[in-house]
Amino acid sequence: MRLSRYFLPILRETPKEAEIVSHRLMLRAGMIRQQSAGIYSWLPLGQRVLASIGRIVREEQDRAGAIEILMPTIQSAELWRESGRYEDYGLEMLRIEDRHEREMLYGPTNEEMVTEIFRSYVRSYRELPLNLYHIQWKFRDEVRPRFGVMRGREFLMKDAYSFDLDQEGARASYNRMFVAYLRTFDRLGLKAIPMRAESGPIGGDMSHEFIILADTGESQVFSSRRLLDMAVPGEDTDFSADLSPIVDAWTTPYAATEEKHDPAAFERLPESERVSARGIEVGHIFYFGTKYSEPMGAKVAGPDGQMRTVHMGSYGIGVSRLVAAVIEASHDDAGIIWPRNITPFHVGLVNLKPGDKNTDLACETLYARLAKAGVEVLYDDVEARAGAKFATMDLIGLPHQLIVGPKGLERDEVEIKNRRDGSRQNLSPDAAVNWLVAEWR
RNA sequence: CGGGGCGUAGCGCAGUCUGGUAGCGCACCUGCUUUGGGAGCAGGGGGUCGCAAGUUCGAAUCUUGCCGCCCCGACCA
Repeated sequence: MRLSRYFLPILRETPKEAEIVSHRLMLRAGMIRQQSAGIYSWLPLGQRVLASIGRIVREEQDRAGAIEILMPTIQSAELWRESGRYEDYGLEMLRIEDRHEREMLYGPTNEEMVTEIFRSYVRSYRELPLNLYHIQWKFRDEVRPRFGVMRGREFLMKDAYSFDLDQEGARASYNRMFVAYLRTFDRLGLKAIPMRAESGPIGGDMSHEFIILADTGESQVFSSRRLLDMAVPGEDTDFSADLSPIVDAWTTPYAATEEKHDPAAFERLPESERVSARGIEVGHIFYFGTKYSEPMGAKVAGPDGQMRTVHMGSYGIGVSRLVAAVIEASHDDAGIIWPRNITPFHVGLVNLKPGDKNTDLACETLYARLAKAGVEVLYDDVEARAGAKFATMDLIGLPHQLIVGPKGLERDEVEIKNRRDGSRQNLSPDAAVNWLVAEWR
């Protein structure tokens, strides 16, 4: 992509409403535009990151056996009356009336709707386990939206819903999502720690929040250091096998948010193993048994021919929130530092002197060769001063900058700068292409 | 929803107290010079001063009402 043809509205100054670093950087890097309190447009750079995160979430959901669907944003109030939540949900639910004065709502979540789908079609335990998910915009009319997309009113969320014959089956479904989450956050370049969470009316131990550590996190968390160094289950994980050993390993070391914190237990950890930090919740999984299937009549025939109410769980990942969470966890004074799997472009190609024949030719050649090799390049071909170009590249945080100017070219050299550690290497243009292609293949 | 604050050009702000017909920096456009870490000079474009009513010869400025946005708290993916 040529910068001269792209839409990247960089702000040099920080809009005053932005309080936390991710919000500031997202506005400055031209990723989002606020349209109303807690409601944002996603501009090209932001949209690319959002799409990348969605892709990784999808791949890991699919790998774990969940099946993608797409449910609407607007729902009928009737469904929610069945579960009793239409009255319970309160002012956070955005209620709408259509032209026929039918009561509608902008969905804050989809348990009722997915249960309606399930009960309409599934009759037998033989069709279980079933896990349906979608990635869709949700709306919760927060009293006070803040921190940009970290806590907006409209947000993109992956929510999965599992259906099993009994609690034992539900536990296996829960474990599959647990492992999928470990893998998802790892691929996003994040250290996510599963922490025991409030489990609602059902009780038990099947509710975890996945928390990433970031200085600007919203809540205080306490954890064993061991969880930070634990190996994440690999791509070859067999999701049809019993995953409880993995889940057990990840839930044994101490980890709790402030609400569930047990200071005494935490103190028993060796001093060097205690981590007390700020955290951001990026995922939440829980089992809720028959809370919706019972009132809504989601039943299947068991092996004995008797009808049984299915056991359900739901599993959320805040996709749009993750964009901000990643930035909170990965930035410096100059700007964003994208993890390689979700970066909007792989390489920023900087032409230091557009209009100079040699420099233009060298850049065009590099751009074409990298594109041909499948490396995604944002080519800064606009006329601006070197300093401004460097500042922009650092701000938008692409992992590698390929810097090309007349001085270097005289020595047949271009420069590759690593955004994360600031290291630089001077290479011939050929060697630079080879190096970047090897890096991004 | 309680408490606090802010709406003046795309962004950051001054002007409001004490009414006189709108300004600064950045960004944008033109030209010249400059050119490896946010250049300089000169010229230029852009604003129903959040909206509405009122007071006044005259309102960004005073009065009233409304709307929007932000921060702290309670609440939450």
